[in-house]
Amino acid sequence: MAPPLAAPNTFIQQHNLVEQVADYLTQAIIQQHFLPGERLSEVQLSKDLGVSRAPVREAARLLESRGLLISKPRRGFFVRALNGVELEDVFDLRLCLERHAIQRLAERYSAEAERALKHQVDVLCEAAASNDGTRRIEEDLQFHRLMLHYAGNERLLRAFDNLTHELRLCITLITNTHEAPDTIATSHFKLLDALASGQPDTCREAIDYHIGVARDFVVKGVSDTGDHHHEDVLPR
Amino acid sequence: MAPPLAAPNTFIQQHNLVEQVADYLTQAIIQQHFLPGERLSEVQLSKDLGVSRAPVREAARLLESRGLLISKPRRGFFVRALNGVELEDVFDLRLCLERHAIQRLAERYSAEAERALKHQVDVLCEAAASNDGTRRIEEDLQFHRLMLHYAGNERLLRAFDNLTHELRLCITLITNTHEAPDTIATSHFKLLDALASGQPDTCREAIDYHIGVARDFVVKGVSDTGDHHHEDVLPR
DNA sequence: GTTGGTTAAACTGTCGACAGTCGTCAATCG
DNA sequence: CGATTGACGACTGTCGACAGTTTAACCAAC
Repeated sequence: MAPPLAAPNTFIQQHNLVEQVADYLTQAIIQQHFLPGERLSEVQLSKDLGVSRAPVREAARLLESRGLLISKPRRGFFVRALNGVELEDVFDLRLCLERHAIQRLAERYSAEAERALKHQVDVLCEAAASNDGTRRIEEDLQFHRLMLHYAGNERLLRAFDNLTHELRLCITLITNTHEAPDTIATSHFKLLDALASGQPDTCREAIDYHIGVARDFVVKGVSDTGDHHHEDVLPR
Repeated sequence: MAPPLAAPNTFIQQHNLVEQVADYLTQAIIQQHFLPGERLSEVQLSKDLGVSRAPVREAARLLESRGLLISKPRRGFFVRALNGVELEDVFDLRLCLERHAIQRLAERYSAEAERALKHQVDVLCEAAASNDGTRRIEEDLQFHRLMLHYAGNERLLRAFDNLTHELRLCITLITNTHEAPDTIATSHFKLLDALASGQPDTCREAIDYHIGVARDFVVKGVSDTGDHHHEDVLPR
Protein backbone atom coordinates (compact mmCIF):
# COMPACT_ATOMS: atom_id res chain seq x y z
CA MET A 1 0.00 0.00 0.00
CA ALA A 2 1.82 3.01 -1.26
CA PRO A 3 0.85 6.45 -0.01
CA PRO A 4 -0.93 8.71 -2.50
CA LEU A 5 1.21 11.29 -4.25
CA ALA A 6 -0.99 14.28 -3.59
CA ALA A 7 -3.86 15.34 -1.37
CA PRO A 8 -7.25 13.89 -2.33
CA ASN A 9 -8.73 16.49 -4.65
CA THR A 10 -6.19 19.20 -5.18
CA PHE A 11 -4.56 17.58 -8.18
CA ILE A 12 -7.44 16.37 -10.31
CA GLN A 13 -9.75 19.15 -11.34
CA GLN A 14 -11.50 19.19 -14.69
CA HIS A 15 -12.22 16.88 -17.56
CA ASN A 16 -9.93 14.38 -19.22
CA LEU A 17 -9.95 12.57 -15.93
CA VAL A 18 -8.81 9.35 -17.57
CA GLU A 19 -5.66 10.93 -18.92
CA GLN A 20 -4.90 12.65 -15.64
CA VAL A 21 -5.37 9.47 -13.68
CA ALA A 22 -3.19 7.65 -16.20
CA ASP A 23 -0.46 10.23 -15.78
CA TYR A 24 -0.70 10.00 -12.03
CA LEU A 25 -0.44 6.23 -12.10
CA THR A 26 2.43 6.31 -14.58
CA GLN A 27 4.41 8.69 -12.42
CA ALA A 28 3.64 6.73 -9.28
CA ILE A 29 4.79 3.48 -10.87
CA ILE A 30 7.95 4.91 -12.39
CA GLN A 31 8.87 6.65 -9.16
CA GLN A 32 8.38 3.37 -7.37
CA HIS A 33 5.59 4.61 -5.13
CA PHE A 34 3.94 1.39 -6.12
CA LEU A 35 6.19 -1.61 -5.90
CA PRO A 36 6.44 -4.17 -8.73
CA GLY A 37 3.81 -6.86 -8.38
CA GLU A 38 1.75 -4.76 -6.02
CA ARG A 39 -1.99 -4.90 -6.33
CA LEU A 40 -3.83 -1.69 -7.09
CA SER A 41 -7.22 -1.27 -5.45
CA GLU A 42 -9.69 0.58 -7.62
CA VAL A 43 -11.69 1.87 -4.68
CA GLN A 44 -8.60 3.02 -2.84
CA LEU A 45 -7.34 4.89 -5.90
CA SER A 46 -10.78 6.40 -6.40
CA LYS A 47 -10.80 7.69 -2.85
CA ASP A 48 -7.23 8.98 -3.03
CA LEU A 49 -7.83 10.86 -6.26
CA GLY A 50 -11.35 11.97 -5.44
CA VAL A 51 -12.88 10.48 -8.59
CA SER A 52 -15.17 7.57 -9.28
CA ARG A 53 -14.04 4.11 -10.28
CA ALA A 54 -14.93 4.42 -13.97
CA PRO A 55 -12.06 6.74 -14.95
CA VAL A 56 -9.70 4.75 -12.77
CA ARG A 57 -10.63 1.55 -14.56
CA GLU A 58 -10.22 3.11 -17.99
CA ALA A 59 -6.88 4.59 -17.04
CA ALA A 60 -5.77 1.21 -15.73
CA ARG A 61 -6.77 -0.40 -19.03
CA LEU A 62 -4.70 2.20 -20.80
CA LEU A 63 -1.67 1.45 -18.67
CA GLU A 64 -2.26 -2.24 -19.26
CA SER A 65 -2.03 -1.71 -23.01
CA ARG A 66 1.21 0.16 -22.38
CA GLY A 67 2.61 -2.74 -20.40
CA LEU A 68 2.82 -0.96 -17.06
CA LEU A 69 -0.04 -2.88 -15.47
CA ILE A 70 -1.37 -6.38 -15.77
CA SER A 71 -4.97 -7.35 -15.15
CA LYS A 72 -6.06 -10.66 -13.77
CA PRO A 73 -9.77 -11.36 -14.23
CA ARG A 74 -11.73 -10.86 -11.02
CA ARG A 75 -8.47 -10.06 -9.26
CA GLY A 76 -7.70 -6.55 -10.33
CA PHE A 77 -4.66 -4.72 -11.63
CA PHE A 78 -1.06 -5.37 -10.64
CA VAL A 79 2.05 -3.34 -11.24
CA ARG A 80 4.11 -4.94 -13.94
CA ALA A 81 7.22 -6.68 -12.66
CA LEU A 82 9.97 -7.33 -15.17
CA ASN A 83 12.34 -10.25 -14.91
CA GLY A 84 15.68 -10.57 -16.60
CA VAL A 85 14.39 -12.25 -19.72
CA GLU A 86 11.80 -9.55 -20.30
CA LEU A 87 14.42 -6.90 -19.78
CA GLU A 88 16.40 -8.45 -22.61
CA ASP A 89 13.25 -8.64 -24.73
CA VAL A 90 12.51 -4.97 -24.27
CA PHE A 91 15.96 -3.92 -25.39
CA ASP A 92 15.89 -6.40 -28.25
CA LEU A 93 12.66 -4.88 -29.52
CA ARG A 94 14.12 -1.43 -29.06
CA LEU A 95 17.07 -2.49 -31.16
CA CYS A 96 14.71 -3.86 -33.78
CA LEU A 97 12.77 -0.61 -34.05
CA GLU A 98 15.72 1.75 -33.92
CA ARG A 99 17.77 -0.23 -36.42
CA HIS A 100 14.94 0.07 -38.89
CA ALA A 101 14.36 3.70 -38.07
CA ILE A 102 17.95 4.85 -38.39
CA GLN A 103 18.28 3.17 -41.76
CA ARG A 104 15.03 4.67 -43.03
CA LEU A 105 16.18 8.01 -41.71
CA ALA A 106 19.53 7.73 -43.45
CA GLU A 107 17.65 7.35 -46.74
CA ARG A 108 15.81 10.64 -46.23
CA TYR A 109 18.15 12.59 -43.98
CA SER A 110 17.16 16.24 -44.24
CA ALA A 111 18.86 19.37 -43.00
CA GLU A 112 15.91 19.94 -40.72
CA ALA A 113 16.25 16.51 -39.14
CA GLU A 114 19.97 16.98 -38.63
CA ARG A 115 19.45 20.35 -37.03
CA ALA A 116 16.74 19.06 -34.70
CA LEU A 117 18.81 16.07 -33.62
CA LYS A 118 21.91 18.15 -33.01
CA HIS A 119 19.90 20.58 -30.97
CA GLN A 120 18.46 17.74 -28.93
CA VAL A 121 21.96 16.47 -28.15
CA ASP A 122 22.74 19.91 -26.75
CA VAL A 123 19.62 19.82 -24.62
CA LEU A 124 20.51 16.32 -23.49
CA CYS A 125 24.00 17.35 -22.46
CA GLU A 126 22.66 20.28 -20.55
CA ALA A 127 20.23 17.98 -18.77
CA ALA A 128 23.06 15.58 -17.94
CA ALA A 129 25.09 18.44 -16.50
CA SER A 130 22.16 19.60 -14.39
CA ASN A 131 22.36 16.39 -12.40
CA ASP A 132 18.62 15.81 -12.75
CA GLY A 133 18.42 12.07 -13.38
CA THR A 134 14.82 11.99 -14.54
CA ARG A 135 15.30 14.87 -16.94
CA ARG A 136 18.41 13.28 -18.42
CA ILE A 137 16.48 10.10 -19.13
CA GLU A 138 13.60 12.00 -20.68
CA GLU A 139 15.85 14.04 -22.95
CA ASP A 140 17.72 10.91 -23.95
CA LEU A 141 14.47 9.21 -24.88
CA GLN A 142 13.38 12.35 -26.67
CA PHE A 143 16.49 12.21 -28.87
CA HIS A 144 15.67 8.69 -29.91
CA ARG A 145 12.04 9.60 -30.37
CA LEU A 146 13.11 12.36 -32.74
CA MET A 147 15.06 9.81 -34.76
CA LEU A 148 11.96 7.67 -35.04
CA HIS A 149 9.89 10.73 -35.89
CA TYR A 150 12.09 11.86 -38.74
CA ALA A 151 12.24 8.30 -40.05
CA GLY A 152 8.80 9.16 -41.37
CA ASN A 153 6.76 6.16 -40.24
CA GLU A 154 3.96 7.16 -37.92
CA ARG A 155 3.24 3.57 -36.92
CA LEU A 156 6.86 2.82 -36.17
CA LEU A 157 6.87 5.86 -33.92
CA ARG A 158 3.77 4.65 -32.13
CA ALA A 159 5.35 1.27 -31.49
CA PHE A 160 8.37 3.05 -30.05
CA ASP A 161 6.23 5.24 -27.84
CA ASN A 162 4.51 2.16 -26.52
CA LEU A 163 7.84 0.56 -25.77
CA THR A 164 9.07 3.76 -24.16
CA HIS A 165 6.78 3.31 -21.22
CA GLU A 166 8.32 -0.05 -20.47
CA LEU A 167 11.76 1.36 -21.10
CA ARG A 168 11.22 3.95 -18.40
CA LEU A 169 10.23 1.13 -16.13
CA CYS A 170 13.49 -0.67 -16.91
CA ILE A 171 15.70 2.38 -16.65
CA THR A 172 14.34 3.71 -13.40
CA LEU A 173 14.69 0.28 -11.87
CA ILE A 174 18.38 0.86 -11.58
CA THR A 175 20.14 3.32 -9.36
CA ASN A 176 20.46 6.61 -11.14
CA THR A 177 24.14 6.43 -11.81
CA HIS A 178 25.64 9.58 -13.19
CA GLU A 179 27.02 9.64 -16.68
CA ALA A 180 29.38 12.37 -17.77
CA PRO A 181 27.85 14.86 -20.23
CA ASP A 182 30.73 14.59 -22.68
CA THR A 183 30.41 10.80 -22.74
CA ILE A 184 26.75 11.17 -23.62
CA ALA A 185 27.56 13.80 -26.22
CA THR A 186 30.14 11.72 -28.07
CA SER A 187 27.92 8.68 -27.82
CA HIS A 188 25.10 10.44 -29.60
CA PHE A 189 27.29 12.31 -32.04
CA LYS A 190 28.45 8.96 -33.33
CA LEU A 191 24.87 8.31 -34.36
CA LEU A 192 24.73 11.65 -36.14
CA ASP A 193 27.98 10.91 -37.93
CA ALA A 194 26.65 7.57 -39.08
CA LEU A 195 23.49 9.25 -40.35
CA ALA A 196 25.51 11.87 -42.17
CA SER A 197 27.52 9.15 -43.87
CA GLY A 198 24.29 7.82 -45.32
CA GLN A 199 25.57 4.25 -45.26
CA PRO A 200 23.09 1.69 -43.89
CA ASP A 201 25.75 -0.62 -42.47
CA THR A 202 27.48 2.19 -40.64
CA CYS A 203 24.17 3.28 -39.17
CA ARG A 204 23.38 -0.22 -38.09
CA GLU A 205 26.69 -0.67 -36.37
CA ALA A 206 26.32 2.65 -34.62
CA ILE A 207 22.86 1.95 -33.29
CA ASP A 208 23.77 -1.61 -32.33
CA TYR A 209 26.64 -0.33 -30.25
CA HIS A 210 24.65 2.52 -28.77
CA ILE A 211 21.74 0.41 -27.61
CA GLY A 212 24.02 -2.41 -26.57
CA VAL A 213 25.73 -0.04 -24.17
CA ALA A 214 22.39 1.19 -22.82
CA ARG A 215 21.23 -2.38 -22.34
CA ASP A 216 24.34 -3.49 -20.54
CA PHE A 217 24.04 -0.44 -18.37
CA VAL A 218 20.53 -1.35 -17.26
CA VAL A 219 21.12 -5.08 -16.99
CA LYS A 220 24.19 -4.48 -14.90
CA GLY A 221 22.34 -1.98 -12.75
CA VAL A 222 19.57 -4.43 -12.05
CA SER A 223 21.84 -7.28 -11.09
CA ASP A 224 23.68 -4.87 -8.81
CA THR A 225 20.73 -3.39 -6.97
CA GLY A 226 19.16 -6.75 -6.37
CA ASP A 227 18.38 -9.63 -8.62
CA HIS A 228 14.99 -9.18 -10.24
CA HIS A 229 15.52 -12.18 -12.46
CA HIS A 230 13.22 -14.77 -11.03
CA GLU A 231 11.59 -13.39 -7.93
CA ASP A 232 8.86 -11.54 -9.72
CA VAL A 233 5.18 -12.19 -9.90
CA LEU A 234 4.55 -12.37 -13.58
CA PRO A 235 0.96 -13.39 -14.27
CA ARG A 236 -0.30 -13.50 -17.80
CA MET B 1 -25.59 3.11 -39.61
CA ALA B 2 -24.59 -0.49 -39.78
CA PRO B 3 -27.04 -3.18 -38.78
CA PRO B 4 -26.07 -5.24 -35.74
CA LEU B 5 -24.47 -8.58 -36.41
CA ALA B 6 -26.70 -10.63 -34.18
CA ALA B 7 -29.99 -10.35 -32.36
CA PRO B 8 -29.85 -8.17 -29.24
CA ASN B 9 -28.92 -10.59 -26.51
CA THR B 10 -28.34 -13.98 -28.08
CA PHE B 11 -24.63 -13.50 -28.59
CA ILE B 12 -23.44 -11.95 -25.36
CA GLN B 13 -24.14 -14.11 -22.35
CA GLN B 14 -21.90 -14.22 -19.29
CA HIS B 15 -18.86 -12.52 -17.85
CA ASN B 16 -15.82 -11.24 -19.67
CA LEU B 17 -18.23 -8.91 -21.34
CA VAL B 18 -15.44 -6.56 -22.33
CA GLU B 19 -13.65 -9.22 -24.31
CA GLN B 20 -16.83 -10.40 -25.95
CA VAL B 21 -17.82 -6.90 -26.94
CA ALA B 22 -14.29 -6.32 -28.24
CA ASP B 23 -14.51 -9.47 -30.36
CA TYR B 24 -17.90 -8.45 -31.67
CA LEU B 25 -16.64 -5.00 -32.62
CA THR B 26 -13.49 -6.39 -34.19
CA GLN B 27 -15.44 -8.78 -36.35
CA ALA B 28 -17.95 -6.11 -37.29
CA ILE B 29 -15.21 -3.71 -38.33
CA ILE B 30 -13.21 -6.27 -40.27
CA GLN B 31 -16.28 -7.55 -42.04
CA GLN B 32 -17.11 -3.98 -42.96
CA HIS B 33 -20.41 -3.89 -41.13
CA PHE B 34 -19.14 -0.59 -39.88
CA LEU B 35 -17.70 1.62 -42.58
CA PRO B 36 -14.34 3.39 -42.17
CA GLY B 37 -14.77 6.75 -40.48
CA GLU B 38 -18.19 5.82 -39.16
CA ARG B 39 -19.11 6.98 -35.70
CA LEU B 40 -19.99 4.37 -33.12
CA SER B 41 -22.72 5.25 -30.67
CA GLU B 42 -22.15 3.82 -27.21
CA VAL B 43 -25.83 3.75 -26.34
CA GLN B 44 -26.77 2.13 -29.62
CA LEU B 45 -24.14 -0.57 -29.18
CA SER B 46 -25.28 -1.09 -25.60
CA LYS B 47 -28.83 -1.61 -26.75
CA ASP B 48 -27.85 -3.90 -29.62
CA LEU B 49 -25.68 -6.09 -27.44
CA GLY B 50 -27.90 -5.95 -24.40
CA VAL B 51 -25.19 -4.72 -22.05
CA SER B 52 -24.49 -1.46 -20.28
CA ARG B 53 -22.21 1.24 -21.57
CA ALA B 54 -19.30 0.52 -19.24
CA PRO B 55 -18.12 -2.69 -20.99
CA VAL B 56 -18.71 -1.06 -24.36
CA ARG B 57 -16.50 1.85 -23.42
CA GLU B 58 -13.74 -0.39 -22.11
CA ALA B 59 -13.89 -2.56 -25.21
CA ALA B 60 -13.72 0.54 -27.37
CA ARG B 61 -10.64 1.71 -25.50
CA LEU B 62 -9.10 -1.67 -26.14
CA LEU B 63 -9.78 -1.44 -29.86
CA GLU B 64 -8.39 2.09 -29.79
CA SER B 65 -5.11 0.80 -28.42
CA ARG B 66 -5.12 -1.76 -31.20
CA GLY B 67 -5.58 0.93 -33.80
CA LEU B 68 -9.02 -0.17 -34.98
CA LEU B 69 -10.85 2.76 -33.44
CA ILE B 70 -10.01 6.37 -32.81
CA SER B 71 -11.52 8.44 -30.03
CA LYS B 72 -12.19 12.13 -30.24
CA PRO B 73 -12.81 13.74 -26.87
CA ARG B 74 -16.48 14.45 -26.26
CA ARG B 75 -17.23 13.11 -29.71
CA GLY B 76 -16.99 9.38 -29.30
CA PHE B 77 -15.32 6.55 -31.18
CA PHE B 78 -14.81 6.33 -34.92
CA VAL B 79 -13.81 3.40 -37.08
CA ARG B 80 -10.23 3.78 -38.18
CA ALA B 81 -9.80 4.75 -41.78
CA LEU B 82 -6.44 4.10 -43.36
CA ASN B 83 -5.03 6.17 -46.17
CA GLY B 84 -2.29 5.14 -48.56
CA VAL B 85 0.57 6.47 -46.50
CA GLU B 86 -0.56 4.60 -43.42
CA LEU B 87 -0.94 1.45 -45.44
CA GLU B 88 2.72 1.77 -46.39
CA ASP B 89 3.61 2.45 -42.76
CA VAL B 90 1.86 -0.69 -41.55
CA PHE B 91 3.71 -2.89 -43.98
CA ASP B 92 6.98 -1.13 -43.28
CA LEU B 93 6.59 -1.83 -39.58
CA ARG B 94 5.65 -5.40 -40.37
CA LEU B 95 8.82 -5.71 -42.38
CA CYS B 96 10.80 -4.25 -39.49
CA LEU B 97 9.41 -6.76 -37.01
CA GLU B 98 9.59 -9.82 -39.24
CA ARG B 99 13.10 -9.07 -40.45
CA HIS B 100 14.27 -9.01 -36.88
CA ALA B 101 12.26 -12.07 -35.96
CA ILE B 102 13.40 -14.27 -38.81
CA GLN B 103 17.03 -13.49 -38.10
CA ARG B 104 16.63 -14.16 -34.39
CA LEU B 105 14.83 -17.37 -35.27
CA ALA B 106 17.59 -18.44 -37.64
CA GLU B 107 20.02 -18.19 -34.73
CA ARG B 108 17.99 -20.60 -32.62
CA TYR B 109 16.16 -22.67 -35.21
CA SER B 110 14.97 -25.83 -33.51
CA ALA B 111 13.49 -29.02 -34.91
CA GLU B 112 10.30 -28.23 -33.06
CA ALA B 113 10.02 -24.81 -34.68
CA GLU B 114 10.66 -26.24 -38.11
CA ARG B 115 8.06 -28.92 -37.60
CA ALA B 116 5.45 -26.45 -36.38
CA LEU B 117 6.07 -24.05 -39.25
CA LYS B 118 5.92 -26.79 -41.86
CA HIS B 119 2.69 -28.05 -40.39
CA GLN B 120 1.26 -24.56 -40.49
CA VAL B 121 2.10 -24.27 -44.17
CA ASP B 122 0.08 -27.44 -44.74
CA VAL B 123 -2.84 -25.99 -42.81
CA LEU B 124 -2.51 -22.77 -44.76
CA CYS B 125 -2.58 -24.56 -48.09
CA GLU B 126 -5.62 -26.50 -47.06
CA ALA B 127 -7.33 -23.27 -46.06
CA ALA B 128 -6.42 -21.73 -49.40
CA ALA B 129 -7.89 -24.71 -51.21
CA SER B 130 -11.10 -24.50 -49.21
CA ASN B 131 -11.86 -21.16 -50.84
CA ASP B 132 -12.61 -19.57 -47.45
CA GLY B 133 -11.00 -16.17 -47.77
CA THR B 134 -11.11 -15.25 -44.11
CA ARG B 135 -9.65 -18.55 -42.99
CA ARG B 136 -6.83 -18.31 -45.52
CA ILE B 137 -5.89 -14.90 -44.15
CA GLU B 138 -6.03 -16.12 -40.58
CA GLU B 139 -3.84 -19.15 -41.28
CA ASP B 140 -1.41 -16.98 -43.17
CA LEU B 141 -1.14 -14.61 -40.25
CA GLN B 142 -0.83 -17.59 -37.92
CA PHE B 143 2.20 -18.81 -39.84
CA HIS B 144 3.91 -15.49 -39.41
CA ARG B 145 2.83 -15.35 -35.79
CA LEU B 146 4.51 -18.72 -35.25
CA MET B 147 7.72 -17.33 -36.69
CA LEU B 148 7.57 -14.47 -34.24
CA HIS B 149 6.72 -16.87 -31.44
CA TYR B 150 9.68 -19.15 -32.03
CA ALA B 151 11.95 -16.13 -32.37
CA GLY B 152 11.73 -16.16 -28.59
CA ASN B 153 10.95 -12.55 -27.80
CA GLU B 154 7.62 -12.17 -26.04
CA ARG B 155 7.56 -8.43 -26.51
CA LEU B 156 8.31 -8.64 -30.18
CA LEU B 157 5.40 -11.04 -30.49
CA ARG B 158 3.13 -8.62 -28.68
CA ALA B 159 4.10 -5.82 -31.01
CA PHE B 160 3.29 -8.08 -33.94
CA ASP B 161 -0.05 -9.06 -32.47
CA ASN B 162 -0.89 -5.41 -32.08
CA LEU B 163 0.01 -4.76 -35.67
CA THR B 164 -1.95 -7.80 -36.79
CA HIS B 165 -5.22 -6.12 -36.00
CA GLU B 166 -4.38 -3.29 -38.32
CA LEU B 167 -3.08 -5.73 -40.89
CA ARG B 168 -6.45 -7.47 -40.97
CA LEU B 169 -7.98 -4.08 -41.54
CA CYS B 170 -5.66 -3.53 -44.50
CA ILE B 171 -6.06 -6.95 -45.98
CA THR B 172 -9.81 -7.14 -45.81
CA LEU B 173 -10.04 -3.73 -47.41
CA ILE B 174 -9.23 -5.31 -50.71
CA THR B 175 -11.37 -7.67 -52.68
CA ASN B 176 -10.66 -11.19 -51.58
CA THR B 177 -8.79 -12.25 -54.66
CA HIS B 178 -7.99 -15.88 -54.79
CA GLU B 179 -4.44 -17.06 -54.64
CA ALA B 180 -3.48 -20.54 -55.77
CA PRO B 181 -2.55 -22.91 -52.93
CA ASP B 182 0.69 -24.00 -54.58
CA THR B 183 1.77 -20.39 -55.04
CA ILE B 184 1.22 -19.83 -51.34
CA ALA B 185 3.03 -23.05 -50.50
CA THR B 186 6.17 -22.25 -52.49
CA SER B 187 6.12 -18.69 -51.21
CA HIS B 188 6.24 -19.85 -47.62
CA PHE B 189 8.60 -22.74 -48.22
CA LYS B 190 11.14 -20.21 -49.41
CA LEU B 191 11.06 -18.75 -45.94
CA LEU B 192 11.61 -22.18 -44.44
CA ASP B 193 14.52 -22.82 -46.76
CA ALA B 194 16.09 -19.54 -45.78
CA LEU B 195 15.68 -20.41 -42.12
CA ALA B 196 17.20 -23.83 -42.68
CA SER B 197 20.21 -22.22 -44.34
CA GLY B 198 20.82 -20.31 -41.13
CA GLN B 199 22.26 -17.35 -42.99
CA PRO B 200 20.97 -13.96 -41.85
CA ASP B 201 21.28 -12.31 -45.24
CA THR B 202 19.38 -15.08 -46.97
CA CYS B 203 16.63 -14.81 -44.37
CA ARG B 204 16.45 -11.09 -44.79
CA GLU B 205 16.16 -11.29 -48.54
CA ALA B 206 13.48 -13.94 -48.27
CA ILE B 207 11.33 -11.99 -45.83
CA ASP B 208 11.85 -8.74 -47.75
CA TYR B 209 10.57 -10.39 -50.88
CA HIS B 210 7.72 -12.16 -49.13
CA ILE B 211 6.34 -9.08 -47.40
CA GLY B 212 7.00 -6.92 -50.43
CA VAL B 213 4.72 -9.18 -52.44
CA ALA B 214 2.04 -9.06 -49.76
CA ARG B 215 2.27 -5.29 -49.59
CA ASP B 216 2.03 -4.81 -53.34
CA PHE B 217 -0.93 -7.13 -53.31
CA VAL B 218 -2.80 -5.02 -50.82
CA VAL B 219 -1.74 -1.66 -52.19
CA LYS B 220 -2.77 -2.71 -55.65
CA GLY B 221 -6.06 -4.06 -54.34
CA VAL B 222 -6.86 -0.80 -52.61
CA SER B 223 -6.11 1.38 -55.61
CA ASP B 224 -8.26 -0.97 -57.68
CA THR B 225 -11.31 -1.05 -55.47
CA GLY B 226 -11.29 2.70 -55.01
CA ASP B 227 -8.64 5.14 -53.99
CA HIS B 228 -8.46 5.38 -50.24
CA HIS B 229 -5.43 7.61 -50.37
CA HIS B 230 -6.73 10.97 -49.35
CA GLU B 231 -10.45 10.74 -48.89
CA ASP B 232 -10.38 9.46 -45.38
CA VAL B 233 -11.26 11.10 -42.13
CA LEU B 234 -8.14 10.70 -40.12
CA PRO B 235 -8.33 12.63 -36.87
CA ARG B 236 -5.53 12.44 -34.40
C1' DG C 1 0.98 -26.52 16.42
C1' DT C 2 -1.03 -27.50 12.17
C1' DT C 3 -4.70 -28.19 8.97
C1' DG C 4 -9.19 -27.93 7.19
C1' DG C 5 -13.58 -25.75 6.74
C1' DT C 6 -16.64 -21.88 7.36
C1' DT C 7 -17.93 -17.23 7.55
C1' DA C 8 -17.41 -12.36 6.73
C1' DA C 9 -15.35 -8.54 4.54
C1' DA C 10 -13.56 -6.43 0.43
C1' DC C 11 -13.25 -6.11 -4.19
C1' DT C 12 -14.32 -6.40 -9.13
C1' DG C 13 -17.71 -6.49 -12.94
C1' DT C 14 -21.74 -4.42 -14.34
C1' DC C 15 -25.60 -1.41 -14.34
C1' DG C 16 -28.73 2.72 -14.57
C1' DA C 17 -28.79 7.72 -13.95
C1' DC C 18 -27.36 12.59 -14.08
C1' DA C 19 -24.82 16.61 -15.74
C1' DG C 20 -22.15 19.05 -19.17
C1' DT C 21 -21.06 19.41 -23.99
C1' DC C 22 -21.39 19.16 -28.90
C1' DG C 23 -23.88 18.92 -33.29
C1' DT C 24 -28.08 20.06 -35.72
C1' DC C 25 -31.75 22.53 -37.32
C1' DA C 26 -34.71 26.22 -37.55
C1' DA C 27 -35.77 30.96 -37.01
C1' DT C 28 -34.12 35.58 -37.39
C1' DC C 29 -31.33 39.28 -39.14
C1' DG C 30 -28.50 41.57 -42.61
C1' DC D 1 -31.16 34.68 -50.34
C1' DG D 2 -27.18 33.70 -47.33
C1' DA D 3 -25.17 33.98 -42.81
C1' DT D 4 -25.62 34.07 -37.86
C1' DT D 5 -27.59 32.82 -33.59
C1' DG D 6 -30.42 30.48 -30.56
C1' DA D 7 -32.63 26.40 -28.69
C1' DC D 8 -33.38 21.50 -28.93
C1' DG D 9 -31.81 16.83 -28.90
C1' DA D 10 -28.38 13.32 -28.50
C1' DC D 11 -24.37 11.85 -26.70
C1' DT D 12 -20.25 11.38 -23.77
C1' DG D 13 -18.00 11.69 -19.21
C1' DT D 14 -18.75 10.64 -14.66
C1' DC D 15 -20.94 8.95 -10.63
C1' DG D 16 -23.02 5.90 -6.98
C1' DA D 17 -25.01 1.33 -6.25
C1' DC D 18 -25.79 -3.70 -6.54
C1' DA D 19 -24.52 -8.62 -7.30
C1' DG D 20 -21.21 -12.33 -7.60
C1' DT D 21 -16.68 -13.69 -6.54
C1' DT D 22 -12.32 -13.86 -4.35
C1' DT D 23 -9.57 -13.20 -0.30
C1' DA D 24 -8.72 -13.26 4.42
C1' DA D 25 -9.56 -14.27 9.01
C1' DC D 26 -11.29 -17.12 12.44
C1' DC D 27 -12.62 -21.22 14.63
C1' DA D 28 -12.66 -26.07 15.20
C1' DA D 29 -10.77 -30.59 14.80
C1' DC D 30 -6.75 -33.52 14.56
